Parts: sequence; C-alpha cells; structure tokens
Amino acid sequence: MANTDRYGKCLAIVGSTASGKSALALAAAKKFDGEIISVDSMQVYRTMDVGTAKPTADEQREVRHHMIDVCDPKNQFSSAEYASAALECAADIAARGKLPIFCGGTGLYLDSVMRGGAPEQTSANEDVRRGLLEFAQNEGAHALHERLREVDPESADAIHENNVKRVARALEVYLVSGKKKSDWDKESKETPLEIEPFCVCLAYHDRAALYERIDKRVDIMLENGLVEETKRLMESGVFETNSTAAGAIGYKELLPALRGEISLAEAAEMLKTATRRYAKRQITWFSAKPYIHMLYCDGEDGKMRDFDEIFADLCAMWQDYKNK
RNA sequence: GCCUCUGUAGCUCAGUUGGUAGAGCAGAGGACUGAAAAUCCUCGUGUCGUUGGUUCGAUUCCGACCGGAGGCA
Repeated sequence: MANTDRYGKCLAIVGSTASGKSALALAAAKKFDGEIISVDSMQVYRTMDVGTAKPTADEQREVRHHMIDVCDPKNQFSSAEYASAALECAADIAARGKLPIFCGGTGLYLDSVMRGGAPEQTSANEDVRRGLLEFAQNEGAHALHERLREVDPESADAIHENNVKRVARALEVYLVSGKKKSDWDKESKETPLEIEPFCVCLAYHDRAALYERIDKRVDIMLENGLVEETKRLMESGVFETNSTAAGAIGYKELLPALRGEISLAEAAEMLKTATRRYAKRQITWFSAKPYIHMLYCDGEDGKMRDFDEIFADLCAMWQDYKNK
C-alpha cells in the first residue's frame, strides 16, 4: 500500500506533449487548492523556458510549481534525483494541507516517484559508465552485450545488444553494486509503491488532431523567441557538454539553422517531426501503464471537446476517486 | 524549335546486362527501473510518367507523347 499518511491522496495529470495537460493542471490546482509538481525531464533546467513550454511567470505566480528550474543545463540530472526531490515536495504540500498535483510527460520520472526513488547502491558512476561506453566503442556493441550476459543473463535477454546505453547501464549496476540489475528490478517490483496518485492521461482518438496542435505549438514557440533562447544556450556552451539538456527537442533541431547549414523553415519542420515522434513514444509509454485513466480531448468521431467539458470530466473522476 | 539529362513507395534516390523492385527519411506498432525530450526493436506492392512497338515475357530495349532540369538557338 502506498504511503497515504505522508502524501494524502494525490492527483497526476500526464499525457503527450501538447496534449493540454498544463492548462488542466492549472485549473485543477485552483479549484482544489493544489500545487503543481512538474514531471518533466527538461523543465528542471534553468534558462530553458520557451523550448520546454515551461509555465510562465504569471502562471507560476497563480499556482505554486515545483521541480522546475532546479538544475543547471550543464549539469547531469537523473530520474532518481528527481524522484526523491519530488517526493519531498509532495510530502511538504500535503503537510500544508494542499493537494499535490503531478503534471508532466516524462513517464519514467512518474514511475520513479511512485516507486519511491532508487537504492543508492545502484547510483550512477560516471567513470564506470565512460569505461563501458569506450569498451563498446572499441570492441563493439555485441562484445559489451556478451559481458553483460556473463554476469546477468536475464538482463542480457531483456535488453537488445544495440541498445548500448541500456546494456552499459545494466553492467554499471552490477559493477557498482555487486548485484544484478535484474535482481534489483525484481526486488523493486515486489516492494509496495511509495506513492500512488490518481493518474489521468490526456489523450486523442485522432492522432492527426494532436499533430496539428504540435505544429501550432512549435510555431508559437518560434514566435516567442525559441531561436534567441537557443542562441543563448549555444553561447553558454551547453551543446559542447553533451549533457542531457543538450538533447532537448527544440534546441538541437535549430542548431543547424543557426550555423547556416539549413533554413529556419527546414529546421522548424525537423523540430515538428521530432516532437511528433516524441509524442508517439509518450503515448506508447502511457498506454502500457495499468494505473492510468484515459481522458479524451476528442470524441470517437474525432470531434474536439472544449476545455470546460474536459475539465468537468476530470473533476468528476477525481471526486469519484476521493470518495472511494 | 533543336539537343542532352530526367520521371521508380508520402519525400530523396538505388536497381533490374529483359523474368513486375529496395535503401534512407517520413509514417505505424512496440520496449523502457539513476542519460528517458534520451536510447533501442519490428513493419516496405508501389498502375517503376502515359501510350504504342519488339519479345514467350518490358519498369528495364525502341518510338511517340506528357511533366521537370539544363544547354543551343
């Protein structure tokens, strides 16, 4: 059983990028006297505002937000760090008698929060990691995978050998903790969840409608100074650090245009494509989760519903859950 | 007007010395436990521009026509 004493009953609103979850969370926070905990792997970085569709200063004044601007773009951040900090936020919000509302699209971060973070024995070790990646670089992905198979065949079976990042991570866990990653995972699955928010996923029957929203949003980002923001990040040297922040969608697609290699229009097109692909991955993630309650923004016929209607549904679902 | 090149999957292009074709990108589906906006896996039938001809058989050779690019007038 989740630790309801500590967190009370919480709400989570997830969904793909451009699904409209932020506006919904904002309305819910006002109505239920809540505070928002961002579940977003990129909004944690300072100075990356337009490109990550961060809540505006006004919005943050209206409703208190957490887990935004907590890290420098040049530094590394991780789901484990996120989880422990976000849990503290949730406990603090609940202790003040308010409703914690998780809102965001990074599925792994939500899962990680629900599990209560990760054991520190499995902490990332940059040196070990670099060594493993170099090994893969020199000996090939297959050789690295073979090394994993020797120590943790279960993980080797579960991870495709081309997925070097994951293979390296599994080996890293073994080398750092002396225990197989597959065993850590098993243990984690058997441990009760730390927190179990009522989780609503904003979704669209009509994929094309979501893609239209994405296109529109990218155009708005460009109008709102995404290019200038990218320039500033470039000048600050973020993109030379191969940090996580450097991989954010919105910036890396604009770089070739800033270098004059392609036109801005072409870059914008690539940005839209990258965002669409990202949304697709998010949808895949969320639709596989048993704890999720779908909330559709359009009918089966693809007809869009208006905000009030969707919000009313959310409120009804939430009340239902609370009365149980 | 003449000459040359070109027309193949939504896009960019391979290819078949004649036996109806394949990559990348896009798109679709999936995985995901300390990089996750990352990383990875699976999925390719399309009047091979149109139309005649040669041929057992043409997307492939030949002709005409229609697009597109360039050159000469």
